[in-house]
Formats: sequence, C-alpha cells, structure tokens
Amino acid sequence: MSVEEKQKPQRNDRVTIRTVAAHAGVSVAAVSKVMRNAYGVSDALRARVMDAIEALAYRPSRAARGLRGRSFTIGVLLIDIRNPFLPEVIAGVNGVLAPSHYQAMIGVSDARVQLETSLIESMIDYKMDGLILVAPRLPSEILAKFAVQIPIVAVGYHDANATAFDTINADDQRGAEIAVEALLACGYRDIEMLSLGERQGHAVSVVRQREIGFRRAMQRGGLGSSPAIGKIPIASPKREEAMRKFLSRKDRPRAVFCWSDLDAITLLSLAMEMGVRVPEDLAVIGYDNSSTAALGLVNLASIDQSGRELGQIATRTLISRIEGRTAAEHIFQIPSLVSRNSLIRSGNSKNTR
Amino acid sequence: MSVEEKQKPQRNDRVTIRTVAAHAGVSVAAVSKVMRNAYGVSDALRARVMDAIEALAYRPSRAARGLRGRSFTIGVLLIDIRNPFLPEVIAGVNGVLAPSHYQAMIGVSDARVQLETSLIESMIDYKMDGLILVAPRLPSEILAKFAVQIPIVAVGYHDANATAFDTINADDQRGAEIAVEALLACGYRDIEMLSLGERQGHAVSVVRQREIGFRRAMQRGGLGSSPAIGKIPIASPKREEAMRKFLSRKDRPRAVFCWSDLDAITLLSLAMEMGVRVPEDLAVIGYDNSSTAALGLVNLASIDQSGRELGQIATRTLISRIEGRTAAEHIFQIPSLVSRNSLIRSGNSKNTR
DNA sequence: GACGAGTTGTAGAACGTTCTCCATATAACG
DNA sequence: CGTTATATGGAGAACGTTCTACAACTCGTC
Repeated sequence: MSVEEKQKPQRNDRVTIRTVAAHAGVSVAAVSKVMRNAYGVSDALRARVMDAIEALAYRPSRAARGLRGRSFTIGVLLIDIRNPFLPEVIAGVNGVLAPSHYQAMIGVSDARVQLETSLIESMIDYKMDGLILVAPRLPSEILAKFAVQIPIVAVGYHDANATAFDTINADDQRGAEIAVEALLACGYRDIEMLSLGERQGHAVSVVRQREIGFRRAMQRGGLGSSPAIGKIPIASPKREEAMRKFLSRKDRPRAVFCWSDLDAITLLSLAMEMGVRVPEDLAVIGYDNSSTAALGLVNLASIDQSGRELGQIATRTLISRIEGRTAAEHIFQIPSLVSRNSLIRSGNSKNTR
Repeated sequence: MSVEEKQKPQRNDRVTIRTVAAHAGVSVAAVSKVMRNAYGVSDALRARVMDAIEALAYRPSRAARGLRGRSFTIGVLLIDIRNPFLPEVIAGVNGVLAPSHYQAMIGVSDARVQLETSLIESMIDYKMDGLILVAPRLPSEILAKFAVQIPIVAVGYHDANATAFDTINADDQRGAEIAVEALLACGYRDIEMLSLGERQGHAVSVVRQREIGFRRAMQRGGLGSSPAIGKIPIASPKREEAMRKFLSRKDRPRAVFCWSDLDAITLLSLAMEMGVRVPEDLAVIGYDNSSTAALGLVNLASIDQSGRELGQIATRTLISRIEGRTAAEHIFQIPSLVSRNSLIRSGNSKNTR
C-alpha cells in the first residue's frame, strides 16, 4: 500500500534523474555518477544509463544541481554593452565554452556599482561555477571578498598584486606608449591625450593605465614632465561639448591619443563637421581597433588588443581555477598599432589593407 | 542532547533562511512568508524578520528558490551581440527591471539554432520565470512547445497567429514602405533593396518582413511587379565582395534600401573607396538608426525603431504573463524615418540637427 | 578457505527554499 | 459563555540533484 503510494506521485511530466534510474533499472546514484562521469561505473552500466538518458531526452535541472554541486555555468559581467570591445570578449568566451559542457550567462551592470554588486551576488546565489568580470568598477578588496566564495577572473583590471583572483589584461601602459611612439615617429611633438572624465575608474582601470603609459612615453620622448591629458565626460550632451571645445582651442595640439575608439570616432566626426582636417591638422589614434575604426569612411588608426583573445584566455584561466588551481595568475598581452589614415595618409584616400 | 546536535551543524558561514529564523526567533516558514510578502504576517513579525535580514545581510539562494518556486530571473536570448540594435533592447529590459526584484541574465546564441535551443533549455532548467527571445531562429512550433514550459515573449519575430507566446515588433513591413516612400518623394524611381543572404531567416524574420514591405510599396508606386532585391551574405569576405559587385554594376540603381545599418554603413564605406558619390550617384537608407549612422562622418538616413522601447514593452508584457495572463498579445510599434545626408544633402556637408 | 584489496553499485542524508496544511490566539456574535 | 469566523504563526513535506558512507562481489594470495 504505502509502496504503491510512493510510486504513484509521478504526476508531472518532467523527466528527472529518478525517471531515468527507473527506466534503466538502476539506482539514482548510479545515474548521477554517469552524468558527472565519476569514478566507479562499469561500461555496461554506463551504456544502459546513456541509453535511458537518450530515450527520455533527460536534461538535469540546473537549479537542483546548483543547490548541491556545480551548475556548469559561468557568469560574465559586462560593464556596458555598447562598447564594441565587449562583444569581442564574449565571442572569445563562447568560443572556448562551446565544446565544453559549460555555458555562459551574461549580466550587464551599466557601470553602476550597485547593480554590479547585486549581479555578482546573484551569480553566486545561482551557484555558478565561476565569474569573468570585464572591467569591473568594484575596488580590489571587495572583489577579493567575493573571490573566496567563487572563482573569479578579472579582465581589464590592473591589480597584479591580487592573490585571491586572476587578472587578464592587455598591457595598457604599453599600448599607450606604442601610440605615443608612433606619433613621435611621424614627427609630431605637440601631443595630448583625451581621457575619460574624473569620476570614472580608479587606479586599476584600463583608462588610468593608459594615462600612465602616455605620460611615461611623453617624458621619455623629452616632451615635458607633465604632458596634457584632457578629460571627456562620458554622458552624451557634455561629451560632444567637451570635444568641440577641444577642437576649437587656439592652442590645439597637432596630434591626439584617445583612450577609446568610441571617443576617437566621435572626435573624427566632429572634426569633419568643424572643418578640421585629419590628419593634416590633427592626427588621431584610438584604442581597441573596433570594427567601426576599420571602415574606410572612418579610417581610424588604433591600438589593437584582441578582445576575443582576452576572452579566450580568461575562460581557460577560469576553468583551470575552477578545477583546483589556487595560486593567482596575472597574464599580460602585448597590444599593437594598426596604422590608418587618421595617423598618416597612405598615398590616395583609399583604405590600406 | 539531540537538540544540541541539531543546533550545532552551523559549520559553514553561509547565511540561510534558517540563520535568519533563529536570529529573529521565529520559524523558517515565517521568514519565507516575509520574503515573498505572502498573506498572513503581522507588522510586528515582519519588522522583526526584516531586522534580522538586515543584520545578517541575508540573500536568498536563487538556486534553491528555483528548485521550488520562482527564481525572479528572466532570461534574454540574443541572436548576435555585435548588431548595435541589440544593446538598445537590453538597455530597455534593464531599465524596466531595475526597480523590480527581477534580474536579467543574457545568453548569446550567435545565430546558431543548436546553441539557441540549448540556451533556452538551460534557462528553463534554471527555472527562470520567463524568457525574452530577440529575433530567434527557431520555428514557431518549437517556440510554442517551449512556451508551455515557460512564459515567452518574442521580439522581432512576426507570428501574429501564435497563441502560446507574445510577440513585440516594430512594423517592419511599414518601415520598409516608409523608406521606399521617402525615396520616391525625393524623385528616385530606380530603387533596389539589399537584403540578407538566402539562408538567413524564415518568413517570420524581420528581414523577410522588410522585403514584403519593400515590394508592396514599390508596386504601389507603380515600379514594376517584381522589384529587385539583392542578397548580401552575412560572413565577412563574401559580404564585401557582393557589395563591391553591386557598386560596380553598369545598371546600378540610383537608390538603395538596406535591411540593416550594419550593411548600409559598410556599403557607404565601400562607395567612398570606389568613388561612388552619396547621395549624388547613389542614395542610401538603412534600418535601425544605430548610433554609428548618426555620426557626422557617416550621416546615414535610417529607419528608426526604438530598440529600447521594444525592450521595455517586451519586459512589461512578459511580467504580465508571468503574473497570470494567458491570452497572447501581439504588439506593433510604428517606425519612422530619420533623414540624413545619405538620402538628401542638407545645404552644406555638415550634419543637420 | 580466510583475509585484504579492488571494484561496482546503492541508500539516504544533505542543499536552501516554497508552500500546503494545521494549530493556536483573538475577535465577533448570539 | 459557547460557537464560529478570522488572523497569525509553525511543522514538515516536497523540489532534483550530489556525494559520503557502506554493502556486495570478485580476485588473488598466503
């Protein structure tokens, strides 16, 4: 009687691990072992279970998995989805994950610390197996605190002293240096950097790193002890305003290095509107080598840091940490310059290749 | 003795609902009630529990929630993260969700049906509360099958007969008509459309809808019974090749309507390289009114469908479905034209505002 | 033929919630 | 005072996995 009643409550149609076990005539634990390919299953048993899984189209519940063990999901946190650099990183992550049984879930923080925190917490609450944070805003101590709860890899976050989490970066200081060196090689001496407005980013941010590299290269080139760095606000009306002001300055420099293609492209656009010729009146180098920069219409010279590659490396690093590594890793990629017409015109006005 | 032992196993540091209950001196069920603000809690109890939650910084485990009830998460599935239209939709979704206790998790399918399916299944397995699918590739029957398991809203998917899920669309047929009408109004008669290569998209896709609108408007304008629609491959080497071929055609039309800004902008770029003047030799209208189109450098006329608004509406619609609505809703937004220099030059070459 | 060492399978207790009853206390009413 | 309604709190069974013990069996080996 009571046994009868125990069998019955199969009311719902969801195929669970129990359904599979019954169908294969084995225990629940056996099925679980096969799923996780754990130690101690004979080939015969494995085959029988696999058949049942196939036949019933069984999918383990991620929610239930998360409750007890791992969820085979990794979380990716993006600061901002508009910057074309970020999609590249995602592409890299997905590329590495595709053949594995892991999957990526993405959260977008819109650069708001509050939202960033709550998304990280949510991902932890989902028992995700690890996190890739792209250019997080949170200070290192907080990240370290999260890192004891979940494996973390930070991309675009310069803290080579972090012991609790890994960092994957392009060498942003070097990238800025390369830009300055290229401008110097073209004969420019009158160089400024356009960086991101005050509030944004702390010392570990890519922006600040690029400023450091810029200063160093300028000093090394003998161009003064405190080279000029302009700040461009991030939000839209003030942003264009600041750029116009820069462009119409009497003492406008002959060359400018922008912290991001995003700004460089808008600058190019405004320059055209205001009749400032590029590169004759103003040479421009951007950062990220986004697809828009490569357009013949835009033709913006830019520092290339392969976002895709960064994403791939970050993913591999995270997986190795999930699988047990505890010593922190800090990886650097060396960026390179892609020269285009905004730096030096190549013969006619056509795109070089 | 046995009571003692029951208290002890607090080995781990995670704050669970039990910790809160103990701290507040109430039952687990009471805390749960407060969390879900369910019926049957006095103000006094609520206050006490809230204090405990505050004091312990308690966060309910989403994994555990998912196992039993709802997870307060909605899944967003993007076909492709590179198209600048998608980030807008996300912004809309996040905007609506921010003040609520829901959160969005995003998956990227890279337009691969296989991956799309497995991401949807994963989201179901996570017991997410609902799904927003943006321009899904899956056929309607499959979507309907998923929709019995989880509330679904599809954006950019034209199936007004679907009964199992909701659809939110800009009226893509109308958008294409508007483009054609604008070209006609400018005096052009020699008009073609550049659409997306064969394989991509079925009848319900936005691309096909735009083709239908294009044809209708052309016929209505008295321009032949089967107006020309060129197909541009999506992948990179062939894509540019096809555009160059179009641009160098002897019988190239005087005006072209592109299914997406993505293609229109590349076309503009190649036109410049090949010495085809825009709009004198060729007028171009794109679709999506992306931020790149608005750049002075690009100055591409485009059909505007507010992705942000679409995202907002989709989210509200989904929530109403989660909360019990069962009748399907199919919502249409009317797009509009943003005229720029690629359609008709405004006085000097500067950007209009 | 008894005894360790492997190997293969199973029982059943977690994991942290939700949610359906139930029990109790209080109020309302004749 | 009973009796009935209503409001409030609690016990405890799910939910679908993982994973630790442990049982059962097969081999050598002395």
